Amino acid sequence: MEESPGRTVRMRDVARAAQVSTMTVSRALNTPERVSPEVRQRVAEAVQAVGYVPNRLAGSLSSRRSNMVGLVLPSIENSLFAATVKGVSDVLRRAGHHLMIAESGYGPEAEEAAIRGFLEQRVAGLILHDTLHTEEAVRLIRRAGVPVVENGTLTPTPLDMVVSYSNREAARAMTRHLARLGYRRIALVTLPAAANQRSRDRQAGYRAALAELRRAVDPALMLEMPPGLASGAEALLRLMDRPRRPDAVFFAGDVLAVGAVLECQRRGWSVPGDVAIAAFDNIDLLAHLNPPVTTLRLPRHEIGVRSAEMLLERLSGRQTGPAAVDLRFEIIQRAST
Amino acid sequence: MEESPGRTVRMRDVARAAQVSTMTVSRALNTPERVSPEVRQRVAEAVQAVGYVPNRLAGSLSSRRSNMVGLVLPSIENSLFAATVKGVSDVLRRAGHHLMIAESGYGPEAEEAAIRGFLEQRVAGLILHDTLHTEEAVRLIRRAGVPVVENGTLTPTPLDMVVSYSNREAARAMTRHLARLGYRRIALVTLPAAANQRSRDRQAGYRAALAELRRAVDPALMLEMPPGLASGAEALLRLMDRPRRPDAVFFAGDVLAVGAVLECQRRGWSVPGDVAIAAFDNIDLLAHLNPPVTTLRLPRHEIGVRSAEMLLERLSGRQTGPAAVDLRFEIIQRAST
DNA sequence: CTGTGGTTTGATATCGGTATCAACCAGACC
DNA sequence: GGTCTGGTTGATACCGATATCAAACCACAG
Repeated sequence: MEESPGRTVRMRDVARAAQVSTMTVSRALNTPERVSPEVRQRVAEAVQAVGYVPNRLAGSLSSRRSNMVGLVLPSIENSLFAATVKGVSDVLRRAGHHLMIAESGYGPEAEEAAIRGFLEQRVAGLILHDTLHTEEAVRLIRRAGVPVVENGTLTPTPLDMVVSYSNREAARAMTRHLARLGYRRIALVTLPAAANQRSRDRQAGYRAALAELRRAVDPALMLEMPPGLASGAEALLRLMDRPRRPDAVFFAGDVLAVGAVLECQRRGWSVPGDVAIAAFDNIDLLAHLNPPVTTLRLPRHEIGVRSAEMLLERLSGRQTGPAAVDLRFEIIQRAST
Repeated sequence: MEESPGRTVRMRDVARAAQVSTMTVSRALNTPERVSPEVRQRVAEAVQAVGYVPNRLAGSLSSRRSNMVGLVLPSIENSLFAATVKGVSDVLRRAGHHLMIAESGYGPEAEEAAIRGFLEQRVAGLILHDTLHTEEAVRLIRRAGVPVVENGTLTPTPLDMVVSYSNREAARAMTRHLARLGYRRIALVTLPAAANQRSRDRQAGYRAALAELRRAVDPALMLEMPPGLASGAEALLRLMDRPRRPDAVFFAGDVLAVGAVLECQRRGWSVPGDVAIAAFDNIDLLAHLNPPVTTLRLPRHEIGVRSAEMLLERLSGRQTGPAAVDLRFEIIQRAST
């Protein structure tokens, strides 16, 4: 008797059933402590009886508040971001907020379109993985006045808030770690740096480490490759083909290191005997490969959690200023180095 | 001069600047062909000048149409779903729609909560990966009257539309494939089947294949394991520890097969010499492992694409009836079997 | 010059809630 | 009793767009 589709149940229907005004229904649902227990009970029953599902569109329009957060990722398919999404999602759900996801495809114009779309939906806040934005995107965000968290790297010029680890420091630490282990010729493979601040930061960290060690940077040992397993294998082969081979390769991107280790298996090369291999991300696979691969433990999940928390805090009006959160990373030494 | 935050720009501001009514602005933006070219131009300029960003909340409320689609996945972290999400996302974006994502955590109650949340936001349609729903969830959907696509498996009793491959047929095909290759004792490892229709369908397919081959099902060769690399390794060890070892193991879930192959590498077991290994999903890693692993090519991306397309078609009012789309899978024979 | 039909535009009500402020009530206090 | 207080409740005006219907306008046929 309550299932026929077609008629949407409005708050006024609940109000009628509970013999109160819509305003009281609204209060009973949103601020129950401001309604007498008896009425609260009547409203709850009426909600059940008529099968009321609140219309957040109307609510948000009227209150000028929204419970949606927009997240823009470079790529939805890249599983590295999954942990961050999960962190964001968990925190938001607990707070009764909802998550919208869009993809920037590694391009600022696509990011701008995504941001515009979110602002049209009047999201309460934005989480952006990229730190490079079009001028128009920045203008849109500024004008909308929504809080924003950037995630990709610890940019010195954040729009608003940043939550990340330092790509530069992480790359620097791993490079120094490899040097400490005795490797003399350490190669670095990154994703194309042109449109990718993260890759640039990692390269900078690598250079800084070598400089501190008073070693020259050999351009022949720095390579940029597209993402992917095959790509990692190819990078390794190219480097090993050089007149003066590296004795260690630091794959600072994606699953490149996995591809390289698998290629070593195929060639029968010993890791780390013939060449040591280090990775940048703690995907579980790295721990199970043969040999297990030295890598960095990055706070992917925590980035999501903290980003969402900071947004929520800002929305609740408690915190005001911009903020930068520098999360810790950690080196996991395994048999591959 | 147009950047000060605080004042939100409304359609009436555009109207004033363009010297027309809000209704004409609305038309110029949504149905430009119904506005004279000259006015259309004036409105476009006014939009630029005042920096107008439409409020979709108001628009959707008024028109009773929405451009948001809700997607509920068992797990956001599981990278298997990424391809589907990508497919959905691409199609929606092109159509000017937006994607909201929530997680059911493999539980119908969590799914119900997610669905309720989406309906409160008045999504235009839903895409659900699970096919098991609470009664209340079904009621909510029915009453809301939104189109729904289910994805997980080809359920015989869909809520509305289904887009999937047949888990049963896929498992059956792979089992027969292994038999054809000459394997006599074929083991099956799945995820826990209790709350997972997909696992049950795969088990059913395996049983059906054996029945057709007039072989008995040996319960000692059927195992249920939680997801994960370590889990796959352990499953393999358990099976190989049995008095009568399997000569082939079909890992019908997640990354179990990867864990198993890596364990074989560690033990120095030859694949497929000591034991053949087959997987269920075409993650690229499987092609690069040593040996490369026989598996199924599943239409993950296409499921997303078709799901979104069917929703959009329904929303545009063209199609009316329920529908089931059975997408093709394919066996990829590699060196591991 | 009038009538007809098609196109372009605007006035107004409405979508389903919330903000705001006023009304009401019981008890405390003078 | 009168006044004040705090706690509940409701009337009403929005929030920012779109649906609907009517008016204005235009060209052209009769």
